[in-house]
Amino acid sequence: MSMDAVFRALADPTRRQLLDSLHIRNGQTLNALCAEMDMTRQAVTKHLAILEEANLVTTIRKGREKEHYLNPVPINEIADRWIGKFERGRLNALGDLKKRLERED
Amino acid sequence: MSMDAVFRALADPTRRQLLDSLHIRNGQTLNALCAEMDMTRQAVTKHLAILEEANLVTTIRKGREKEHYLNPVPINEIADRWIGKFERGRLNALGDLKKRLERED
DNA sequence: TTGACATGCAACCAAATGGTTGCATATTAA
DNA sequence: TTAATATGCAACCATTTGGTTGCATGTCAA
Repeated sequence: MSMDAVFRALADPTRRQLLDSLHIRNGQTLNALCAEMDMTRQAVTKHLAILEEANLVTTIRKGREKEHYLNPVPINEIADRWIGKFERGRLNALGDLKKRLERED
Repeated sequence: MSMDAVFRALADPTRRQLLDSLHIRNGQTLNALCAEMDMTRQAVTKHLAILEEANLVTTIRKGREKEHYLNPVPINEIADRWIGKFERGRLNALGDLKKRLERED
């Protein structure tokens, strides 16, 4: 669950597409995911392995099929712990919201 | 300014370290940045070129020196347009804030 | 039971990546 | 002017990456 693994996993467009696909329909089997990708099943398998390594995807074996589930936690962690540092407008806007709430309370 | 270039630029720990360094002290020269990195100047130059390509770093030539400035905009765009899709708790919390504000107004 | 189907494993390959060294160019300062 | 300093360019190299093909294994259904 190293942050580096997450960044490297997200670097490839095919893997981001796989995450998108799981975001739309969670729990897809390997075959279902392959149907959308323009490459061999083995290539997709490798990409999914990298996503699993980064803990972005979890799998459950159901009989002869393997279901894939999206885990958004590492993405959230990156957003909070790393990207947050570089944000300006967005964080300021949230800070303004909080200040207004504090006055409200 | 393609999103893919930004993701690939962020995939390398050395490049994230360079962004960190510029976040701490903006406008550093190439030599200053190299001093912190455990590799040759030419290697750092290549990393900075990739960051420039992704529009994460902007440079200004000052005489024989080259100053490097962090541009957080692409990181914000990734946070807004891509990571936001996968966020759960964080976005919900922000949504709650907004709803409370709407009641307030 | 046997054939079809879903997945796993491994070898192989081309291209990209991250680094090096060597030398060239441009600017500042003595 | 000349020497030191800051950066640029290019060739080269090892390793990683993203993909392939071929075959093996496991499970469901007829």
